[in-house]
Amino acid sequence: MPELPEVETTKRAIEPWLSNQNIDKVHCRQPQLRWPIPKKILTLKNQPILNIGRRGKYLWLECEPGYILIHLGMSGHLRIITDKQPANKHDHIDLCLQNGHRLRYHDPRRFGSWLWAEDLTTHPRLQSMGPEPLSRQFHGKYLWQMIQSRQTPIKTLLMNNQVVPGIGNIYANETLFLAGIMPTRSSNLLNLEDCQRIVSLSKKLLRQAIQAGATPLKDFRANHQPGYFQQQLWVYGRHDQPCKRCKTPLESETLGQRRTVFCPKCQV
DNA sequence: ACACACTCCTGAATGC
DNA sequence: TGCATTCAGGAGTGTG
Repeated sequence: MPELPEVETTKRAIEPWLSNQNIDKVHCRQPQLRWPIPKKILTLKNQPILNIGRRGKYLWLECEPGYILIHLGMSGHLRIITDKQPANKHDHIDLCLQNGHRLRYHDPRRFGSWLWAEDLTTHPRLQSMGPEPLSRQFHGKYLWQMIQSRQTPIKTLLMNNQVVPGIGNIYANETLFLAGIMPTRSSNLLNLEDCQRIVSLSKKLLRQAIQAGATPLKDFRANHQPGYFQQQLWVYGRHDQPCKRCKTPLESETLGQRRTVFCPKCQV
């Protein structure tokens, strides 16, 4: 599933192809993604794309009347193609440009979404989001203040978009392993120093993944992705295998409906 | 306000 | 070999 680094990588890859180009039309083969695609998007015509950005795991394309918000869900991805390339199964949307290129959205599981926002700051999906994980606003003291009065497991709060958006299951597991903190630990039992460690490690992991051109992904491996990042994973997807630090078999349990993997010895 | 279960969907993995 | 079942997972929604 695309996590923040994949979304950022996608953004950087498509940006030069889209920016200042005109949308000719939007061609939709499957309007039912997570939510129906807004009519406003389907009827866009002769609109220049003014800007492209990312907030959490949402990508946005700025047009004059508003913004297209794209979330890749679990299995979505975007690529630039030419007019001639025939659509395959699960190629749900083409954003057709006047220069003959298209932004094609492919999403087998249809957990993704295309939304319309007149204003980014007040859009309900974005306005309650916490600070960007790679920004200065996400710091140890902030995290500590956000979680100190809560009894939810720390991993659940790390994955809560209102605390910080963009840290998904992979990075939550990996960060907490490196921080030596049990994912199940009640958030109010963390001190400031724990929070500082978590913040700095999560930033480091996200930056590394962006640098590497983003992650692994079961769903993408079929797509000839080498899965190079997978070899660097400490715990995610490795339950019952030996911890890379102490050789103790990694354990797993479900936390907030998510697979959670940890080392019972290295994490406390 | 918080905590947590439920929901959408399909491909891959597993079981028989 | 093939069919059926299970699982994974982001994040919005609903319930207590």
